[in-house]
Parts: sequence; C-alpha cells; structure tokens
Amino acid sequence: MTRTDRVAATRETILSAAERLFAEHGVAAVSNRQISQEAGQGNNTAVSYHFGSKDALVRAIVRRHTEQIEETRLRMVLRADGSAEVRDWVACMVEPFARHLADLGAPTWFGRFSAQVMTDPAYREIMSREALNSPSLLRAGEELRRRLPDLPPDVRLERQDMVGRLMVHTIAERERALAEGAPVSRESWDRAASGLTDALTGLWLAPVTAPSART
Amino acid sequence: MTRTDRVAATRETILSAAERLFAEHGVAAVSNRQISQEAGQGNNTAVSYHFGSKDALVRAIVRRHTEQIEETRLRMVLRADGSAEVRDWVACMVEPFARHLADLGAPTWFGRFSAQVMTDPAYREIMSREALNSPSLLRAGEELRRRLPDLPPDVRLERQDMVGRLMVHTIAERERALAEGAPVSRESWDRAASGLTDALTGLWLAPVTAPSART
DNA sequence: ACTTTTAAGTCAGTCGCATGACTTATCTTA
DNA sequence: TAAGATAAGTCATGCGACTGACTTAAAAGT
Repeated sequence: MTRTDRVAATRETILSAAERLFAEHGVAAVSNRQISQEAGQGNNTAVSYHFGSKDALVRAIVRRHTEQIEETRLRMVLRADGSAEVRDWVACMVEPFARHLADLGAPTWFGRFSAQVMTDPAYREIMSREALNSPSLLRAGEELRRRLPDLPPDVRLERQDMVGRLMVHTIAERERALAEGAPVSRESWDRAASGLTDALTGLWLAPVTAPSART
Repeated sequence: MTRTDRVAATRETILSAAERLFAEHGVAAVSNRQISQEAGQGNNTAVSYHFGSKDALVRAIVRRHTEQIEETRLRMVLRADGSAEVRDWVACMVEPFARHLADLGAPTWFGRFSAQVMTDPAYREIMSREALNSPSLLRAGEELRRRLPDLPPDVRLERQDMVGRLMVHTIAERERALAEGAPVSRESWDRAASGLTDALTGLWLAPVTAPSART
C-alpha cells in the first residue's frame, strides 16, 4: 500500500465517520474531535488537516455522493428525452437518489445526512449549491416546466422548492425506517422511490386554487 | 406589577429569545448561556432555573404555540364536518398553522423553529408528541382516510408522514422568505397556506403506481 | 545506485475559551 | 422575615486552533 493510498484511505475513513455522526446527531452537535476519534485517528487535528474546516468537510461528503447521483441522473434524463409524462421527469429527480442509496448497501447515512445539512441554517447553502444546482436537476426542472405551461411562475417556484425539500426529507425518513430493522433491499428502495414519485407527481399536477376569503 | 407577573414576564422573555435563537442557529448550536444573555438575564442559570433543562425549554416553546393552533384547528375541524372535499381536510391541517403565524405579526420564528426541532435527532420526538399527536390533527387524518378509501394503508401512512413534514418545512421556508424583505401581511400568509393546501391535496389524490421494473 | 532533501501525513500535547452544573450572595415581595 | 427570583462567581470538562516532533514516501542531487 503506497503512501498515497494510505492517505486516501484515511480521508475516506474520516468522510464515512463524519457522514454517519452528522446523520445521527446533526452537524452542529458533532465536534471535529469526535470525528477524528471515530475515524481511529489518535490526534484531534485530522479533520482540519485533511479538509481545512468543518464546512469543507461537509462539502466533501456532499460531493462524494452527488457526483455519482448526477451521473445516473444525467443518463436517466437523456433516456426520458421527449417524454410528455410529468411523472417521468419527476422520476428523474427521485430515482437516482434512491438508487444511489440502494447501491451503497445497508446501512446508509447519506439520506439523513442530507436532511440535516439541508435544514441547518449554517450549512443549507452548501446543499443547494452542491446538489440542487446540478445540470441534470436543472434540466429536469426545465422539462417539467414545459409540461406544465399553465402553472403560474410563482406557484411553479414554490412547488419546485417543495419537491426538493420533500424528496430529501422523505428519503431520510425512509432510510431511518430501514435502519431500524425494516428489510433493506433494492426492492424496498424501489417501492419508496415509486411512492415518492407518485406523490410528487400529484403535487405538481394539483390544480391551483385562489385563496379563499376568511370567515 | 406583581411578583408573579414579573416571573411570568421573565419566562416569556426567555421563551421568545430561545425560540428566535433556535430558529436561527439550530437547537444544538445554541447554549443555555446564550439564551439567558439574550433574554437580558445577568446570570447564566436562568434557563435551568425556570425550565430545568434545554429539553423542557423546547417542550415549553412548542406547547406555547400548539395550544393556540390546536384551538383554531378544532374549531375548523368542527366547521368542516361532513365535507366530502379532500381539500377541506387538508386545509384543516395547514391553515391553523399559517394563520397562527400571521396572527403573531412579523417577525415570526416559530415556523423555522419547528423545522429545526423536527429535523434534530435529539428533539424530533418532542415535536411528534407535542404537535402531531393533537386530537384535531388525528381527527382530520381520520376524516381524510374516509375520503380516500382506495388508498392502500401503507401508502396512506407514507403520505401522512410526507404531508406533515412538507407542511412544516414549507412554512418554515415561507417564513424565512418573509423575514428577508418580502412583504409580511395576512394576505401573504393566506396565499402561502392556499398554495400549500393545493399541493398537499394533489399529493393525497395522486394515483398509486406499481414500482416499475428496472432496466 | 545511493544518499540527501523535501514534503506529506500522523501524533501527542498545550493554549485560551465557552460550556453546563453548581454554589453563594443579594434583592424583592408576599 | 421567610421564600422565591435573580445575580455573580466557581469549577471540571470539552472545544477548536495551534505547535513541534516523528515517520515515511517521493524527488533531487551526485
């Protein structure tokens, strides 16, 4: 094992340990010290040495996963090209995420980690920059917009936000359930993705009502 | 001002300060000291003196709001009695929350606070026990179930979870937007509630698809 | 080929600081 | 004046940032 390999392995160990701890306890609640210890590093400087800051560490974790998800999603978007079905484009958003978690095998933490990062005021920006601004998601969003020409722009933006939020939090919840004894299989993730896609499609297609007068 | 009043006022000050700090930075990221200082208490024991622990403080904040929301929602549930419209029962879930925030006047923090508490692994239980188990919500959920007899039970539970989650996080996001300069008015909250109700109604009514085979 | 130099990674320990829990003192009002 | 509320200060603990020594792989010089 060369020196470079060892370093890379240490980095990976830290990333995995941090991902798990963040998912379990929240980003703010975990110290760099804890992460270093959990990663089997005797010192307490490992995180700042390898990543510089907690911020950069979070970014690195996000990137490690989103790169693979992005790859899958790009392929899926290309395959869906031309489809007039709203559901197909919603599936482009949901399925690559779920499939990635299925591919990782149990136990996974990235779902819960994502939800934590997305909610934490100090880190939410990271998530939107690194994950939600990906080319494939923007493309799917654009296609979706064309399939829903009657949706007022402000409502569309609202719902886009809802969809992103709901996707992450629902997947996190599903992951939590799977971690607590539910059978973890590719099928269970497929079912979760399918149910989520159904729900989000319904959300997109919901008729727009004028706010009713108060009584 | 009687002694009891002064004490009650101090309690309220602490509750408000804590609510704001928790909403801005997350529960784990805020110390009891910060809260005491922010509440204008010279000592650093104010929180533990008045509430015993951070846990109990969070609980108190939740209760302070949910009591009022519950009252509104109970009235609304009674008024909706007999309605066959799914949207009416969804509105029973959403509107009392939004209306409560509108009633509080700007700036509000409880929306973001709720999202924080709901996501934090150390406090999420509090939220479900204190807020999601309320009689009015259970009642509305039951009515909803009757209006959707064809929905498989597991899908119904899934969606119930999604709806609760999406409601809180969307309202938190709306509150954030309003705090950042958007005009804060009763109308803006009405519109937010209406849009959210539309979306959630669509979610409930979405057709259930069988998971497609993988390619 | 062999040695020297350089730089990267690891480790143990220190620093000032903020934390929650605790104790003591002062003040207020019933 | 007795009890409850607030203030002030102490304490051990854990934090992030920093330091210097040690190990080892790679690069440079001969």
